Amino acid sequence: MARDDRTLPEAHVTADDVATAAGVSRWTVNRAFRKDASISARSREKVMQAATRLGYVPDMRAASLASDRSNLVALLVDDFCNPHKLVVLEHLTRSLRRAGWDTLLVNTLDEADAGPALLNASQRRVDAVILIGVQFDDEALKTAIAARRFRKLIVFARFSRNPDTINIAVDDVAAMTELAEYVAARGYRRPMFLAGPRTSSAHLDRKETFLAFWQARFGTEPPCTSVAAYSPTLATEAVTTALSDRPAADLPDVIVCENDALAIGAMDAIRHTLGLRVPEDVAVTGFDDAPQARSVAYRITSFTQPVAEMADYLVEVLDSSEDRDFSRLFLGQLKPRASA
Amino acid sequence: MARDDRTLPEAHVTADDVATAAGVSRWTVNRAFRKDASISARSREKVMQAATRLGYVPDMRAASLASDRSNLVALLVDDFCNPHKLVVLEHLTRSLRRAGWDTLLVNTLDEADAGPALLNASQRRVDAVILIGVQFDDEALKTAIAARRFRKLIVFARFSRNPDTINIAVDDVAAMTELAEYVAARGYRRPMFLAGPRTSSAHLDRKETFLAFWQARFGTEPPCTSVAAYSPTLATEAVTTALSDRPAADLPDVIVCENDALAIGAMDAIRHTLGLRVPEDVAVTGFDDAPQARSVAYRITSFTQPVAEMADYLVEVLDSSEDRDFSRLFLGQLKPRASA
DNA sequence: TGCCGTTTTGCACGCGCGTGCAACAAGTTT
DNA sequence: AAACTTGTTGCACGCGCGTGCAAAACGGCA
Repeated sequence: MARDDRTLPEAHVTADDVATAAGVSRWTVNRAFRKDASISARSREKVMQAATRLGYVPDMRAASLASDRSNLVALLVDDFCNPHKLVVLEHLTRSLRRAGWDTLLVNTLDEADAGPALLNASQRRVDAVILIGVQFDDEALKTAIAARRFRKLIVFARFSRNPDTINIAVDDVAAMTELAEYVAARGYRRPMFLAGPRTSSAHLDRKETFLAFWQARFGTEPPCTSVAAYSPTLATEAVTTALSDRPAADLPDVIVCENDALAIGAMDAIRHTLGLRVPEDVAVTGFDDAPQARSVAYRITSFTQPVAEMADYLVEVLDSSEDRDFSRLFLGQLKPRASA
Repeated sequence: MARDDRTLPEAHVTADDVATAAGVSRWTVNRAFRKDASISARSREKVMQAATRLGYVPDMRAASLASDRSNLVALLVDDFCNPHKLVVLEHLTRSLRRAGWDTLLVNTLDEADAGPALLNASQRRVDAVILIGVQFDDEALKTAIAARRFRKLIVFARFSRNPDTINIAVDDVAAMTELAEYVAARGYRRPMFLAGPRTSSAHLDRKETFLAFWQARFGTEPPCTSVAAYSPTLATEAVTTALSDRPAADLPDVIVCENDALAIGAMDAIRHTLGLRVPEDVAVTGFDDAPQARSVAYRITSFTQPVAEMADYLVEVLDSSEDRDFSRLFLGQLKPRASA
């Protein structure tokens, strides 16, 4: 690391140093760094000059300690297989940062780690926790909520029935109904549903909606397969296992997948391990409109989530000091493509 | 949010509360929460019981403020297109969290944002900054280093010639030489190189190495194309543009890509927009051994980076208090697959 | 029991900033 | 020009914990 000890910035420049340099009091210095402070343009200018000259930036730890607002949110993630997660991360961190929020990325290491991860976040006194994942068991959430450990607990892009939680997600029922209508309208009659892990707290209603729709429309219950994670690889294995050695007449004519991660894996299985064609032999639908789903290699019929809009709304929720239920469902858009 | 005001945990349980509840002093309480503290098993037990009963966890802000160690690192990321980044994020956050480090995920919004992002991190008084991306211009780094704003500045999975920076990466020269040897040994003679964005600070030596190798071996300079980001979509477009309308004899026989993100896009272009076969018409190689590259749909000849190992080493570096150059190059492994 | 060496515990002080209010300066009205 | 309003600045105190040291408790041995 830098070793020339003659340089000026003595690592820890405090507001006091800037104050004496600018000929004002320490409080004026800190005021200069807050946008809503009552300070004259002239002294702010003086302060800012001295600050940049000395290389001073206010210490958020101390600010947070004194004000009891950390401007920090924790993002708990447990699912790094799903490529769509990268899109979500990008949008969230972008919107948050633009609005002045910092993001703590917490990897929920395994199922037993949800509680410790939550505790970890609370040690940093984050202003809110955002859950983006599947394996948050209700117990851990309940204790966290009961202990009033977080001001806001947000479940993003999934749905939680927990009343103490703020849900920001796409309306799965509306979305999946539209998608099911599409599948039916295209003449598919032997669907198979490919689902991800089943969880209690952070849920998706896609499977239930599709099955209910099909039951109501055609009076039959489509077969389902599920995998332990939203991983294309696992999906490939699952579909291969489920469909190999079946006579063509016995194959589903469409695989409806809970999201694109699974749809990608399913298509890989159909095309590369089963040697069939999409959509001629078996069609596929997904959800999320992930970048890969849009690529020329897949062209998956999918459903967009307005992630950018959802992320902006999340920031609104964070900035608001009202005490009401901020939960909100968004509407996505069906994206018909070549896969179905 | 929870509204039943009769519950006990009054949001802010402090060590003093626990102290009176446990019948010890506040200092004993805080000692109980540090693993290397001198405290009797009995009083730690007492403290811990009282703490869990009251729902107390130490406040890291205050701890950090007093001790001048935040146990926080900032992860600056500017490239969310490359699916491999998710793998890197998973390994880093996992290793860091296991070792007790928290991670600040900072989205470097655009090229001009590198400086502000660095400042942002320094306001949180992070113990180290980890750079995972491309567009960190040298100026921003230089000022940050000059201001001694960070104890450690780590460039992960890329190489920086800046002497004040700790580089943890794969030995690109060794790796690309091995890959080039492989390509040559397989009989390819008309390679094209597909590169990502060129940057000054956080660099990759893959292109230079490949070109130098080919020059030395065959005396010719292979053509190059480059794209503005490690995005499969951009790679597809670039390859399509570069190769369409070419007679078959004029096509490259292999496209050597700087990483798998580009290789995936290249394969998509070859197969789906140019209507050719991989590897029969044009072969492809990648780098990173991303999950998709391993999938049955691609089977890309690639090169692993020992990301888990690199992440663990990173933690070692963070934990060390020595003051030396921790830079280290790792060796990866060639993964020959069907694409070349 | 009494003495000594070894844990274990308690404490004053400071980390850097925000809060709320009081003091002050500048600008406005009659 | 005096009284007032508005805008600006200074300050005591506290946020919750770590540091280093001094006081107290403990355990073993004679």
